[in-house]
Amino acid sequence: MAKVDTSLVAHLPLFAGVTPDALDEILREARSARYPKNTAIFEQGADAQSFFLLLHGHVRAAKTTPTGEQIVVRYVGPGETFGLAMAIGAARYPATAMAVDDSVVLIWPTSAWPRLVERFPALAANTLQTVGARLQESHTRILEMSTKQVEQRVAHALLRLAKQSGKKLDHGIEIDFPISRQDIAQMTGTTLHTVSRILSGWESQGLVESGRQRIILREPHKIVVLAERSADSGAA
Amino acid sequence: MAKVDTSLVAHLPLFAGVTPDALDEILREARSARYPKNTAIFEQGADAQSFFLLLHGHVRAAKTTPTGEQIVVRYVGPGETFGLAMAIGAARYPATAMAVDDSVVLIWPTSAWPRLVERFPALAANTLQTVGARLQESHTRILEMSTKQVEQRVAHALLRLAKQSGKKLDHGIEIDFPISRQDIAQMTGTTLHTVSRILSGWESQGLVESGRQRIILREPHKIVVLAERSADSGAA
DNA sequence: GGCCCGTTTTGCGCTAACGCAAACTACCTG
DNA sequence: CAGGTAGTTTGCGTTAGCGCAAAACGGGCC
Repeated sequence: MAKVDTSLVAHLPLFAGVTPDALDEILREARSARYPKNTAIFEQGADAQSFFLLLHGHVRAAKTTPTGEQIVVRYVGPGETFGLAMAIGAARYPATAMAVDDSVVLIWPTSAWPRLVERFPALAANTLQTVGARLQESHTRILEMSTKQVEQRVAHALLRLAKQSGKKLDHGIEIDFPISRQDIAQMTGTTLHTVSRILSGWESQGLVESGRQRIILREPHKIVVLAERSADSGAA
Repeated sequence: MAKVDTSLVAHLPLFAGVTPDALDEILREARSARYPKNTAIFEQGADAQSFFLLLHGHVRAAKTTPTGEQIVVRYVGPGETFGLAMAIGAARYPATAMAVDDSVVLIWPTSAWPRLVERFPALAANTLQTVGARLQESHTRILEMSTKQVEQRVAHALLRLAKQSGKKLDHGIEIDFPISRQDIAQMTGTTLHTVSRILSGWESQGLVESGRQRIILREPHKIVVLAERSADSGAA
């Protein structure tokens, strides 16, 4: 069904230690789909009928409170899995996934997971590594939220985005998918107003260049310095 | 070596789907140890030479910043695993584990993990579920820190502790291990001063009764109400 | 090309919570 | 039983960042 060249995905961590034949078999169970920019892939609370591997594009995973506030759990980049509710034994998706760019994904039915894991135990081990790494990041984020000021958290968030999805420019790094002030606020536990103020400040110091859903780090090194320092003033 | 009765641990999620014989074999690789109250089991940054299953007692996992600030990652209760650095592919422990009560643990050498997983794939699947659940909790915590006020976060934290380690009393629930204001502050991203003020307030309203490293929820239901509400005054 | 809508910017007042400091208390130790 | 230590309480001044409001901007669409 899915005409995905195995060579495109064979190198992914998810398939480490999986033979080409096995990979073929795994891919035969998947179908692929395209989600245009700003379309939902699944909604928080919906039946977890599928799990996903992102091939192209970028996906935002966000969690919503009963009262409507949102946080961005993470941005998913090409080669990463998402919607792994079944791996944690949940019947429903704990977050909403939305394509922030035109995106292409591989989709497996959740029901295929137990069988796949039984035939290819490496899948479980690899997924465990991935989920473990995410848990780590999550703890780091909590640590930051507990101990750092907003400006430093924003600096960290941008550096992380630049690292995982940065496009190298002649002078600087551009985050290569559309991201708003609001999104950054939801990643750092603050408001879009505060993020806007911070970025404006940085822009006037030449650290960044930014516009509508677009951010370029012009002085990544100086932003690293900002991210590290504990708490002194920053007036020029 | 370890004379642990398999029946004591057979029912744990970690060993779901593992036959008694297999369990025997797994336990043969472990040794047990006792850690008195307030002793470190491992330190953040140390070589991850072992992983652990808590049999009795309570263990606090905490993460420290370069500048010395700490957060409590979680409290480990009997039957739970901890120190699973190898599962996430880390060579060093990402946090410090400390016995908050006299505790008894099973200890496996990290080096045994790959072999165990190969022989008993259910271990990987079960661990994946556990780690996934922790990731979930972690995201919930981030959501709370981003959207709720300190008083509500403290309420949630206490309710969670009461649920997982609460001792039912005639009238109320006691958290059955020593926990300080500072610990609660480190779970909720605030300061011990603020926690102290909040608990004092609650105490004068009869919601809790507390003392030195000791907390009893006298009106759990009212605390649930506090935890839920979004933001209005609470003066009597 | 002009209109409309979502995003961003900025000003201003407010307050929840921090940070410091000091007093108090309970428990443990010798 | 006295002294010391670790944990807790409380007061008070300060402030980082929120929340509201309004204006400016930019891009896409008809």
